[in-house]
Amino acid sequence: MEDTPQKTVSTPQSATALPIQDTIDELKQLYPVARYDLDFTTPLDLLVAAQLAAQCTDKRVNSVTKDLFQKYRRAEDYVAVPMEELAEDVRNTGFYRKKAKQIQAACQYLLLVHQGEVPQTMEELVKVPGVARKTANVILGSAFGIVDGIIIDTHVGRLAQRFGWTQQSDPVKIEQELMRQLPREEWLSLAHRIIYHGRAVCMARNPHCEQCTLAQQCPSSSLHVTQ
DNA sequence: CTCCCGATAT
DNA sequence: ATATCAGGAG
Repeated sequence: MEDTPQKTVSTPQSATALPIQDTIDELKQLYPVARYDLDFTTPLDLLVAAQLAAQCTDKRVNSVTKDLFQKYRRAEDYVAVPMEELAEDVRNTGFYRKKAKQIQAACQYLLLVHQGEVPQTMEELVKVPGVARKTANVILGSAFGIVDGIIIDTHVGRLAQRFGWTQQSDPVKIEQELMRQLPREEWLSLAHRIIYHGRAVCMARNPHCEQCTLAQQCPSSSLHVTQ
């Protein structure tokens, strides 16, 4: 009886999950254009941008890569400079030493195994240092037009849980569950739209349920607080 | 699980 | 002040 009303929406309050097809339709109306917001021209650009995007907004990544991609055009260029120099060039994306090392390790690997090219399969991509399934899905989908999985980043994971689509927290398990529930032609665009919604409305700390058009159906919405 | 790490929102 | 940000490795 001394139940303090749940402020957090990290856990669904009702048992009914938000129907996936309804959500897809609603998100299509909300965000007609679904695309990735990282700037790039080559697959290598996107690989580097995606690695820089760890714990960093796309906006800041783009501000860094604007100059970066003019200075470094091929895998050879990234390994030709001292790590400290590359670290300085990516500094304000955070984690800059680790990212510099990771980018050089990735380029070293690409030169050794793939003649400096970015491979076009999930199997090969996840062998590249610093590339796991999330980054691989981004590269495959946006650079090569290949859809082999679903991008599970912090937004997709969080919203999938709030929508009641999954109880899992491991991104690989969330991806498997969503792949089972969604037609393949929706995989790429839905992830992009969920990311838009996660950034603009259903934010990690302060979800704006009152301005969310999915709130009525959403099991985690703070609007239908069950006394 | 921890670490990497600066910029920004709250 | 501090939580969070289009993660991944050890």
